[in-house]
Amino acid sequence: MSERILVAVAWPYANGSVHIGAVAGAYLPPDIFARYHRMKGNDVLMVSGSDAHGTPVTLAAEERGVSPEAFYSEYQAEMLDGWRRLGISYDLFTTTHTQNHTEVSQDIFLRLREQGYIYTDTTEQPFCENDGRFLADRYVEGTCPHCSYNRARGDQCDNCGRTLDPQDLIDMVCKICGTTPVVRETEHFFLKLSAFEEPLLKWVRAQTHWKPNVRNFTLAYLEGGLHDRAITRDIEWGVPVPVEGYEDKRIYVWFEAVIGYLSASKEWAQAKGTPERWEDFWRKECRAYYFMGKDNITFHTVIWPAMLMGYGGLNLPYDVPANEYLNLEGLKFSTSRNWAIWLPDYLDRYDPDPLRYALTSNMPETSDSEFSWREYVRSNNDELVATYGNLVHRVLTMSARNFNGMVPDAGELDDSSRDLLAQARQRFQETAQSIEVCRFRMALQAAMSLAQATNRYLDQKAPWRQIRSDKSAAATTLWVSLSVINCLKTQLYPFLPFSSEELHRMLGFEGSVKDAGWDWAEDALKSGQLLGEPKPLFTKLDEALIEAELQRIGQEASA
RNA sequence: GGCAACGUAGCUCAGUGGUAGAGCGGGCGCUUCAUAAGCGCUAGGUCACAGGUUCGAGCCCUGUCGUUGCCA
Repeated sequence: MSERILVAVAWPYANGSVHIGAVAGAYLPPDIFARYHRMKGNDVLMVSGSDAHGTPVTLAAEERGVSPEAFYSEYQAEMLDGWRRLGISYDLFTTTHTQNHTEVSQDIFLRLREQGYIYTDTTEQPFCENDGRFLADRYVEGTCPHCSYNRARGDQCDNCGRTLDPQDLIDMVCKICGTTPVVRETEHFFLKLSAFEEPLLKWVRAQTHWKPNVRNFTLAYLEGGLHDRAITRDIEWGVPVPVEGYEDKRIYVWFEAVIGYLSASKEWAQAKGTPERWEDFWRKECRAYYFMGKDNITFHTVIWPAMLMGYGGLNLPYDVPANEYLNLEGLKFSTSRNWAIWLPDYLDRYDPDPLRYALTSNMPETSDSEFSWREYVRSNNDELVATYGNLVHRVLTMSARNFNGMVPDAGELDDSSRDLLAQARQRFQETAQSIEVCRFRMALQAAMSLAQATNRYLDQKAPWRQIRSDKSAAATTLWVSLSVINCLKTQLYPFLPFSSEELHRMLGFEGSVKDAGWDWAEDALKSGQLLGEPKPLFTKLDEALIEAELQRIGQEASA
């Protein structure tokens, strides 16, 4: 029976490139999940987009002297290219800067207002008389009252890490012109989060299938009490407030960006020529999974669910499998210090599957984890190449040379052959079960264990000797091995889509693995099937690259 | 400052009360079909530290130190 699965992926800010830490935490897991479910024949919709609004974008655009539109679309294009090259298989990766998203956001805003969940109130904000505009938090700088750092931002001090209000800053100045802003009253809309405290607590307590970290963290947050929050700002870039008299205000990003999941679903349905299809995923029975890094948890377990509850008639998240963080060579990823491996840069020089492998086998599922180039080279050479790639290569070349490039006859299976095939079935199911509960590391491990078992089987059977003494026994050994490799092809497809497609062709199949279904039968590979020319699936990497790559990290990008 | 999570073999990480695990790396050996790949054996840990609960604790509780995240 087919199930409906919404795969909702966190929206990256369109103010810079994506780094591989975010890939490991937020973008690769949903892709593995979606690929598996599609293969299984489930009805999957995987959506995301770039968050084009927000002050980080306008600020970066102004610093470079380009319009916010030009700025975000550059990164939008770069991200799309990155997803394609890494094989992140969105059904739609859009952006918040579309007419559709504006309409959907305004609809939610108005409906929540109608229901009494949005009200107006007056606050004080810094106003620059020179530029004639209100200054968002990041547009003011000053001295931090805690640590005296003289370039603290209005929302946070980069030196001591404390969050601030602009008014806290000593000697506050406008970041655009350098003059001293005044404080002015301004009217804004507030989301009545407090009204959702009890319903949310009740709902989250019932989500016992969530990761303990996610659930406990959310419960602690809710038990601390929910405060109403301002959801509009006096800025020009963003979704306009759809209320007369407030045309020069914009809906604040944290309210508007999460709506992207819904607006992207509608855009996707529209583009497919089936405008009502989004309802399958939002109004009918459907499990919605939201993938992200741990810094985004409350937006998806508190704020977005509150908005959905207030709106009514839309599905709440089923699971929020947030990941922890990936660190790089012992330190946190840092955009400002260029302590990062940028996805486009990686893809310019290396293959996608080895990165997908390295990031999955060490995914920060339960705690922060570590990426190092040494580990990357090691996992590529000692696991991907040696255990899996070499297994495929040795079996295919033996078949090619001794059996005219065809799948040999199965013949009589002995106990150890039947054992291995039974193991394949079991490991195959283990991978499926682990993916379904978002334990991707364990899922990959099950597949690799099967590859190891097959290497052991080959060693024990020694078909290179059987060929001389008993050719039909060698045929059986290779038939069994090929059959298991055919299993691995499917089993590893969610993790290593590119090499699985190659292997599919090398095994003599037409078409694509992804259309072959999540399924394996011992005899799916027929005796006599003509095999493709065997080529190594993965390339061994020179250890010298470790030192070279370490040199690159942290250096100023020199265009 | 408040709250929470984490601290397990050289490295990267599993392990939510019952005789410490995996992969890789190290050492020894076997094999030679394969990208000098494969397979077996082996060494290596007072499970951060100090208390406590329990017949029994890496796992539960308290405190300390360290790291990280969230909040103020």
